[in-house]
Amino acid sequence: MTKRSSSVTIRDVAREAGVSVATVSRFINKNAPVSTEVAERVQDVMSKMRYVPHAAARNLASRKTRVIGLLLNNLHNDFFVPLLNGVEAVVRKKGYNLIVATYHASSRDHMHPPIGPHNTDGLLVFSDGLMDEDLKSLHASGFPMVLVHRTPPPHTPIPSVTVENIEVTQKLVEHLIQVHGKRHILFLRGPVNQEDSLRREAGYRSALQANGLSVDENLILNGDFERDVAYEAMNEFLGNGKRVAFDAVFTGDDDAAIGVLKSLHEFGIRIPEDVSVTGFDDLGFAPFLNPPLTTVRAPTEKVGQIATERLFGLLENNPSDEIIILPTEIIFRRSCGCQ
Amino acid sequence: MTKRSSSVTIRDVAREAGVSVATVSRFINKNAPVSTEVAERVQDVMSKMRYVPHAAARNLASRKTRVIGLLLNNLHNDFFVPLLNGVEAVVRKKGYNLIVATYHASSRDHMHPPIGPHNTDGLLVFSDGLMDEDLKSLHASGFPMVLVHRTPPPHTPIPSVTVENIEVTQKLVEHLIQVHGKRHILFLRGPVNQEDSLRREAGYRSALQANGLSVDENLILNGDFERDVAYEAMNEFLGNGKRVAFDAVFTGDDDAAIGVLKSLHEFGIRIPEDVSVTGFDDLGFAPFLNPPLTTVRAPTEKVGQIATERLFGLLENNPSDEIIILPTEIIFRRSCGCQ
DNA sequence: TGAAATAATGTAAACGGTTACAGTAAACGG
DNA sequence: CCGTTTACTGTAACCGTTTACATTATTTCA
Repeated sequence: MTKRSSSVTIRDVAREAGVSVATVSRFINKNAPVSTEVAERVQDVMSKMRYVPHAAARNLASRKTRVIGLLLNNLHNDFFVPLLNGVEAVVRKKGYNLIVATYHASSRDHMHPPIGPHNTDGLLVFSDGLMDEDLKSLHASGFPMVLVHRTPPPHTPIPSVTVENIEVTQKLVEHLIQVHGKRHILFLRGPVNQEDSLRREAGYRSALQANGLSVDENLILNGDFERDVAYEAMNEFLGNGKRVAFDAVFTGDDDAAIGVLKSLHEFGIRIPEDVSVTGFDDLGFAPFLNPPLTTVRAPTEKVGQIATERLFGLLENNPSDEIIILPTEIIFRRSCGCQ
Repeated sequence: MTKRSSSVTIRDVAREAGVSVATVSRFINKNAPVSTEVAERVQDVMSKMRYVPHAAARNLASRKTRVIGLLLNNLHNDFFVPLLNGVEAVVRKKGYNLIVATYHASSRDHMHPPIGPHNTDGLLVFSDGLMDEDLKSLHASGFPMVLVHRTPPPHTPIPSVTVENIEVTQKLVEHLIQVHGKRHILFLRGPVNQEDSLRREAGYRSALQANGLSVDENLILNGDFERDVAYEAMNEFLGNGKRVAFDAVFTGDDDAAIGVLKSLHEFGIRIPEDVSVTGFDDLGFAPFLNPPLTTVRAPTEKVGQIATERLFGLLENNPSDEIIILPTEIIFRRSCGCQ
């Protein structure tokens, strides 16, 4: 039933068109002249026989796959829609295919990465699954990679595209302190060791310190940048008898912010009257949450697009090793107390 | 620079381990017995040399890719996050890879589908780019496919997974009519000819008729199931001097609902006091929109999961040709006027 | 105990393309 | 007008695996 149908090969086409396989190949790849007469005949035969070149054979012979890979920790965030969009648009325009795979640090024990030099021409890495050492050796072997929301290891000039985290977070937290008089700001981390999360935490800490507030480690929770995890984390925090007083929550991202809103709602805490809430990313729904979410606008689709373009740059021998940091800006809405 | 590094092949491993390539292959694929002594040696050599089998060569020789494809119209909707999640989880568990590609009806002119028998072992089809005739011939050739949110062509038993649209929409619209006394309900279509959209429209029409209301074609707009398109469509409608009176909007999906909310807000229309709004899908943010969105809960992640499992069923020769329709339910929130 | 099954391994032919090399005919250039 | 390029085509090696077939050694079992 599901046996592969013996499909038509380049040899069938060649025979039918009365030419050699090399000529057919040349016609397909347009990498050598073919007389118009022959071209027509081959084209006809190809359509008639519904010939489609077998990818594996091409890949093997040409040593390229025309596939690029996107490696993520997971897909548990609406954030990935704009990212994927940016990536996919470029990939499609180039006539390539896109493999989306997940791999994270704890996958590392059971298996090696699902994508890499063996099945792609290059990788967009947005994952902590590949450690710095992995990146180094891949890069040393000349494998094209672009890092997304991640900094290359020392002395390893892998191009990288990310967004500005620290300063904008600092400003946002200062806004909470200075404009809204908040003193006990809870920070909801993303995945431990994820760079955005670390940077946002750095911005958070430095804003507190710059304003003479001490950092209460009890006010830093793990939210994993996931709606459900954030919800649980807040629930646990709020349900805990010895909970610390707080008057604001800086959630690491918009998706987690939804979990936070949910939890706060359920505990009868009013936003922003009792507690301010802010996010990060400015996903499409952010202006329409209740209350509208104060957040940081991050050009995520652009990140995907630029990263992918740079990856193709590598494939086409236009190397570049810059670290591109796209600007972000705070969008003030009601959830912090503004308006 | 980006030249492929001459990587280590199965022959290198075989030589180093003092066995034949066949033995190495057998060890890798566990498809024939290998003495424990040899197995160990091969394993050692493989790790030491960091050998990773070359995918294209495997694919060519074995005539399978261990890749499945997901074909979408586009990625412009948060809806795809749960779908992708459901799909990816199963794909990963099976040790396969996932190619995500977009292709829609109007792509059809320039190019043929980016994924198919030539580069995948099977396809999840959620796209109008492959027409019924394409599906028929692919199916006839024995190529494994599962349709997602789409019904197979007549006499073509391709498995299909979707959600219940018509009845639930009918109930939802009747709710607007009977409970909230709405008489002029605007319907925002999805992509023309998209099945969910057609079904929802059918449910909409039959609810109106069943309640003695006539369908005003001026109250049916095209929203494409996209936030921005929906926004523009509503803007145009509202900005139009000869606009028809309306007291409710049934947007085809939650993402478009955001666009509708935005537009209505900007025109100073209050929800639900002036106009009720409802969505479809119950995406994660729906309960936290302002106002909380009355919508239809669709088990989208489950759809992805089941569809993918069925596709693997096909690959493993457990055919099935049912059309699975997962149940949906209305979630009443404030945007329709409830609560 | 001898025939038959099984375990473990090797040899070499695919798989379906690309491309280096070679050759012929026509066009070009001085 | 002849040597040199250029346009076009074919032959066949090669890409790195899998696997059918063959072979030998070892078990199994009536």
